[in-house]
Formats: sequence, C-alpha cells, structure tokens
Amino acid sequence: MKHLIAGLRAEGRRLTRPRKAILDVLEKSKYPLSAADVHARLKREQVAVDLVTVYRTLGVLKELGLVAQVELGEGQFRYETRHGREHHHHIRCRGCGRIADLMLCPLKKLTALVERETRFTVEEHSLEFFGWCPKCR
Amino acid sequence: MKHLIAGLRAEGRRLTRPRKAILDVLEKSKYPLSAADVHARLKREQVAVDLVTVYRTLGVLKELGLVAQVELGEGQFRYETRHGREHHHHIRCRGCGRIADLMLCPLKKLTALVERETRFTVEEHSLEFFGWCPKCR
DNA sequence: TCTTAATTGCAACTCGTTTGCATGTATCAC
DNA sequence: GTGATACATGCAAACGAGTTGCAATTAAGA
Ligand SMILES: [Mn+2]
Ligand SMILES: [Mn+2]
Ligand SMILES: [Zn+2]
Ligand SMILES: [Zn+2]
Repeated sequence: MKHLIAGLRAEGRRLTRPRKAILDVLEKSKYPLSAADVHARLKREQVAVDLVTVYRTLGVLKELGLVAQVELGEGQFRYETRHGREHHHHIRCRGCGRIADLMLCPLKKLTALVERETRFTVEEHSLEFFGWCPKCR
Repeated sequence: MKHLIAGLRAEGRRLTRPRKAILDVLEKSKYPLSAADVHARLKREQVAVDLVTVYRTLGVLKELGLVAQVELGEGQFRYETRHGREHHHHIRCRGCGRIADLMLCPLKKLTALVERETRFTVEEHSLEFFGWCPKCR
C-alpha cells in the first residue's frame, strides 16, 4: 500500500477506498484477473464499486507501474500486481483456461540482439505459453 | 493455394472467391493484418466481401493452420499467413504502431523446461516485443 | 470547516467480434 | 449439363470489452 500512496501523491491523485480495494484484490490473486474478475470479487467482498471505476483504476495502477497488463489470447486484458513479484511469464490451458506463473525469463540477452537487429528500443516484451494442463490433456 | 484447397477438402469445406482473396491479401502483406485491414484491402482491390465473411474466413484459415493469430496489445487480433514462413515473432512500436518481424525463436529448449516444470503440454507460445522505432524514439 | 479539484456512478457509446437467418452457390451424383 | 444439397455468404442484430460525458460525491489541503 506504501507504493500506492507514494505513486498517487506524486501525480496529485487521491487514495480512495476503490483503489485500495482493487489493488488488494489483485495482490490476493495467484493469477492475473480481468476487469470483470476484479469487479466480481469486489462484489463478493461487499465492496460496491462500479465496473467503470475498476477499468479506470486499472488504468491508473498500470500508469503508476503497480500492475502489469497481460494478454493471453482471450480477446481481453488481465492485470496482476507487480509489487513484490519478479518479472515473469505465464502458461494458459486451452482446455480449462487455468493460468500458471512461469517464474523465469530467458530474454535478457535476446533483447539486446533484438535492439541491434531492428534499431527499435525495446521497452517491454510479452512471452506466453499455451497448452494443456494435466487434467485437460 | 494448394494447401488451402487440400485443407478445405479434408473437412468438406469449399473453395470460394472470398477465401482465395483473403488468403491472397494475407500472403501479400509484410506484417499481420486485422480483420478490418483485410476488409479494407479487399475493397481497395474491388473485391466485395462482407466484413463478417472476413471474420469467418480468418477463423477457418486459422483452424486449417494456414494463418496464425497474433495479439500485440491492441485489443484486437491480427492474422498472418503461415505458408512459406518460418515460425517467428514481432516487435511493435509504441509510437507509430509499426510492426516488424523478428525471424528468430529462442524457445525450443525453454519449452521442454516449461513442460517439465508445469506438467502442461505446451502447444504454442507467443513472444512479442514492444518499444520505439527509430523514427518515434 | 471550507474550498476545490480529483474521483465516482450511471447511462450512453464505441469498437471488435459473433450469431441468426434467409439467400446464394460450390460440389457432387446422376 | 441438371438438380439436389450442404456449405458459404450478406445483412441486421446482438454481444462483450472497454471508453466517454456529465452530474454528484468526496479526498486533500488550507
Ligand atoms: Mn503472473
Ligand atoms: Mn510476422
Ligand atoms: Zn520476460
Ligand atoms: Zn517462438
């Protein structure tokens, strides 16, 4: 929560109940959540927050660098907290949709190569795996 | 076009003008196209095909394994032909949206590791880079 | 406590994608 | 070639994720 307050302050933004609650939901989740997921979990916890506010808050948290946006071939975005978590990637089951973390990243060296080859400046990358979990195989 | 015919036949599907035209558009493009892109290019070539048909055809071509679906953080899908092209990845500029191919894949070894660690069977992966191209830097 | 700008909720909207259904046509048996 | 038939298409409507406008609310600082 410390990071949240600092980040908000730095931009003249405010610490509100929805923002705390949304970050809290993300920190408790073991896998990245969609806006609708976050909204559903807030409702379950009796925290009344509009879905629009969830979207706006996820945007703010992303800008502040507190959450990462993840795309897993679903036609929607998911979000996960970055606080206290290493940079990592995911694998998603084509059967049940289960998502697991992959606490690894083989791309440090490759990034330099990509920058040399393309003349782009690399700012970020996404690496996701898709397959079948043991139950769905 | 040979592959297309074979693929369609194998499933009791038909070879139609829209399907040929759409595959043709994809084969001519140097970067992956959205459904709307494909539709616009068809119109420019005076080929009258409904956008819905573009979506349905892209779905069929994907099922047949003739095109790959790519997600580049835009909130939409892009498609590119797989015919005669090696498995590869992309980099997209955060300024102008330019997309370049990265004709490389460092993930053969890693896939085996991922399968061992997660007990998933890996079927596919996505690896995309985001950054700034020389003009936008 | 008061002021003010940031934030929220609600409704309406945009945009990418999908679905239902009547019409059109590629394919195949004759 | 003709006809029968299942597959494909176009159009309209629906859907779902995400965005925007605006009036009402509230956090933050004086
Ligand atoms: Mn994760
Ligand atoms: Mn490509
Ligand atoms: Zn990485
Ligand atoms: Zn690869």
